[in-house]
Amino acid sequence: MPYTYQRKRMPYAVNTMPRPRSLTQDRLAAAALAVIDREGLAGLSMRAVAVELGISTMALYRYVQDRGELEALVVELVLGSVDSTPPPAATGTWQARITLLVDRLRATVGAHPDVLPLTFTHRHRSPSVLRWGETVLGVLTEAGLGPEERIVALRALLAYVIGAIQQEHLGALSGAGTAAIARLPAADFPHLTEAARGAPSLTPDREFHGGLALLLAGLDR
Amino acid sequence: MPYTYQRKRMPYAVNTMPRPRSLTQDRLAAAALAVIDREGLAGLSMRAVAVELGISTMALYRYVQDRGELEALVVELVLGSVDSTPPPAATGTWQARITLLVDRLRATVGAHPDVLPLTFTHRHRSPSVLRWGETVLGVLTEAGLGPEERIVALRALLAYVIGAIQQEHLGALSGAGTAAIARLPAADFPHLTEAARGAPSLTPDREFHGGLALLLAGLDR
DNA sequence: ACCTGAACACCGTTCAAGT
DNA sequence: ACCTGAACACCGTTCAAGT
Repeated sequence: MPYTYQRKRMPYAVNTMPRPRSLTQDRLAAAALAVIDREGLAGLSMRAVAVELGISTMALYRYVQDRGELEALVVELVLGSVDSTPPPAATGTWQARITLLVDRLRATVGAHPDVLPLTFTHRHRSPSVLRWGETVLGVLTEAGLGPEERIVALRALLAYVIGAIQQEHLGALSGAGTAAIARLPAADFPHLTEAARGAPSLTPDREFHGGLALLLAGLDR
Repeated sequence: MPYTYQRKRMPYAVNTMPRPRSLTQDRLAAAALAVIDREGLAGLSMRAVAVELGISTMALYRYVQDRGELEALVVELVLGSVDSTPPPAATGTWQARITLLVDRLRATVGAHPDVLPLTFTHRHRSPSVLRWGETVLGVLTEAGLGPEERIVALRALLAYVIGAIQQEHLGALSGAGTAAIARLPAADFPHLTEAARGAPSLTPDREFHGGLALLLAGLDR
């Protein structure tokens, strides 16, 4: 049954008629993202977003059912900017086109790394990611992959991108973790210590594209 | 300067001498894991762990600096059971040996899927994962990969495993997300809807190994 | 030294009231 | 209809006190 507006008798002044909503879900999401970008994910709270908007905390619940829905809005605000238009054929091989699409997703998430943990839980409902997946599947189909092969490839690409972005922002190869590994006892960890000493020269970009190239090479045989 | 035990004058009965610690970090971790397994990650709190152990909340801070350290202990308790012994040569090709190692890691995490979000932040300090990485690097070296190639391969394998495990437990192909995708307008999402209809027949195991095989095939050329 | 309980500064959310 | 403020049931953690 559709919602019907129920006009009630007003016991108070006429100029206090039902006010129009003063906000939108978009403005909530933008305010929440501003809080996250400024104070980190730990700084996100209903109260902080309310202050950011200059309204009471409880007013947020007019626009959103609970904190989870607000988080989903933030995720969609961030992921929504991903460009899903199919790369032109002039881009080169289908591998080059997939790489371009993957790079766009990586750049989109990389623009707001603090939001990353929220995307784990809310990614699946994002229309933008669905559109992105549709475009990727299109390229894979053109490339001649079979129906099941395509699904495996899309899921593998997503798994790799998710994991790689996470490693990049939570445990970069050039970060403190690698330095700690280099200081491990070489007798117990001969390969790891040797690898850690060479790792800092490997840029995040080359690391990311190196792994992606492996996946694409595997698809090509 | 090393800590020195400072004996103080006791204004009270003699039998109330400094008590030995009644717990260990291991028991804290086990209690926290029990809470998580029973009530989910959201049920984890310092108070809940204290109740589990039958002590006061603040007693936990004798064993752990803060909640973050407790979380790290849980992660290590879970990841610590991963088997890092090098697979025997009889296992077959080096790809088969890597697959076995990756499967062990997947099984270890899969035994306590609710802990997954904690591993994102605390994985890097885990000695068990370091040992696992050392073994993987050993196999890759035997396989004839060059120094930089090995690092890229290890990081790509980790990225894939992290992302795939996450997809498996937070958005399985057979789950509600896929059903929702199947109901999208076919005109806008022709490839995705067609893929979603075929997806449920793809088991998590075949999906996981299919993607892994792509990565390993890419390494073999 | 080890453990406890009260208290503080936070949360998300319910509820009744204000216009 | 839209918004507010008090209140409730939680958090993690500090602190002073108890044995």
